[in-house]
Amino acid sequence: METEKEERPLNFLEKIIEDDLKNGRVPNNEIVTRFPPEPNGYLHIGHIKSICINFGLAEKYGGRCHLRLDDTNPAKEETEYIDSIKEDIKWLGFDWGKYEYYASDYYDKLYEIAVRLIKEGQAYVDSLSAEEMKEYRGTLTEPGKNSPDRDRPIEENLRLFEEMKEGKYPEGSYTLRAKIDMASPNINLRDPALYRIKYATHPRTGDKWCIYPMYDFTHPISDAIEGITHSICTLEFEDHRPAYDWATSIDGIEHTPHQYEFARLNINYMLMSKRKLLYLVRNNFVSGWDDPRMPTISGVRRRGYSPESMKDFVNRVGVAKVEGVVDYALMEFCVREDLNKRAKRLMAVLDPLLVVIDNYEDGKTEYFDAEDNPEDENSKSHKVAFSKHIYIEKEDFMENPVKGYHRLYIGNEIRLKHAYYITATSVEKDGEGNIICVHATYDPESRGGTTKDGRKVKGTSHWVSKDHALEAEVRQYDKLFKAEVPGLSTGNYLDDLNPDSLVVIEKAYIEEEARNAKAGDYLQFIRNGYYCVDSKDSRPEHMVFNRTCTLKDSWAKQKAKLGL
RNA sequence: UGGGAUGUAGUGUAAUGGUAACACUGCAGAUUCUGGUUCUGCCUUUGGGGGUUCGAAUCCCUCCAUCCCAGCCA
Repeated sequence: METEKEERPLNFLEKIIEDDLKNGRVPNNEIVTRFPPEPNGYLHIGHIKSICINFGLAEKYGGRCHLRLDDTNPAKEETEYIDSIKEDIKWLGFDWGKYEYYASDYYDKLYEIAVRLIKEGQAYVDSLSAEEMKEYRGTLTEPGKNSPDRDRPIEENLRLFEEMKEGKYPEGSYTLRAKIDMASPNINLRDPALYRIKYATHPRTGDKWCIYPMYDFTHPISDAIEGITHSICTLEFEDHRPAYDWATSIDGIEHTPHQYEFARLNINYMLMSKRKLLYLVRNNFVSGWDDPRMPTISGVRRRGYSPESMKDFVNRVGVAKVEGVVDYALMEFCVREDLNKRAKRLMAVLDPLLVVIDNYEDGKTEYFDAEDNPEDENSKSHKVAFSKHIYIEKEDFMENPVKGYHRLYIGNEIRLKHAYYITATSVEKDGEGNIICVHATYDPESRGGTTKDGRKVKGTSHWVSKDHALEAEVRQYDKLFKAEVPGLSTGNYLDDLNPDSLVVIEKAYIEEEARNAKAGDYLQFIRNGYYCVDSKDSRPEHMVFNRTCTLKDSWAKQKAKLGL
């Protein structure tokens, strides 16, 4: 099979890179990018975009992409997050190989550079409190003013900084600041803090340090040390680019990387803020970072989304500088498109209605061949048991059929998928008028789902044999939020949580073949949706299936139009 | 109201001075042993105003709208 090279116009980053390559601006012609998450939470779909951009660019231009954990704030960072980040990137199918770095790897080097800056009179130790520093910084429209400590003698700065490092001072007492310009219209240049004192145990360096370098100082220098050529980040860092350029032009820093910004990914009905996601986890609105409703990579993985569909999705979204909101529908389209090709078809009845086939021999069992996937010509088939008592979905029978309904009703003939044609003859009701079961007759000539006379039936229902079915738990997941922009109307995103985001069906009936399904398998319950085995809670004796997403349902739309 | 960015169908993304397009959504129909899939068709677009030009989404001016920045977070 030929791998078709998708003809896609270049995005702005690719144009920049090709231009740089063409004009000899790339050392050794090797593009070096990096994906630099802070290990303070789980990666989410927004990160997939960044991962695909950075790893994708390196792949496309024959360069390399580093994984760098930006661990400069030990107060927020944890080893659990580092592990999950690595797992999630691997799941997507990207490999950073030996290029695994940590900002904390550079603490010594960074300290050295800071000392050099002090010696050159480009940095000073400031004793302003956080509040004072804020006052001195000025506002968006007014310039700031110099700290009284700005002209502290170099020797004193050197001594103080050393003592900060030695742990002689409490948190908040001193900072090291760059001497840039307190009157700059860009607030990031108003003598940004380079180091702060923090007594926190770092996941990697433990208690070795009590001063930690800030992002604006660490990131550009880390990029320079690693030989990054194109440092790609999101739009909110545009204002930091001058700070980035300031840092990479410090004397002694040889390599000069450049920063480029793209618009982060937003999807309606979803939240992509680590802070808010953390809140949902900590306050048990979801079962954890990997709750199948979470937009985290571990969440969508457990939900049953495939890495291929996620990559396809961010690819289709594209890369630009316009901040927009992508339709949830596009993501679901990508998921369905991929799953349609690969999901094994099974029959599962989620809301059972008993059908008794009166003219079928009592106690008899027949096995039919069921194709695993009609979209895949190489797909195999499996056996499905049929008997006199079967379940179909309640939805697939109507006592008084509405216009356009072509499923089972008294006198109507439908096909049982893979099996026989049946015609409903009567219903049995309990004392309250609820239908207990439907009686039907089958046509023995229709075995396998077709007849010699070639007559057409409009409806085909899935079904399971009552006595052969596997009983399992099915978790019907839906969007976590019911509003396009959670929190827009009330100001509180919690108000827009979808109360029906998880509906648990304690006892669903699934054809026996489902017993062989494992976590990671992609399944389709015919006419119900795409499903997977829950990777955490499913047990052989009590299987749990997650709904990945529904199938498109044009009948539901039609019903809605009819006001049903 | 300082600075930085961004405005192209409902949504996202192309077209860089030469016929405004692709995908998703929506709608209509055909096909179908999944009311799925597949196929066909339709709908709708350059924020406003001015200018340059034979010709402007593209260049210039101006207005408007939206987003980001005042952490010792990243």
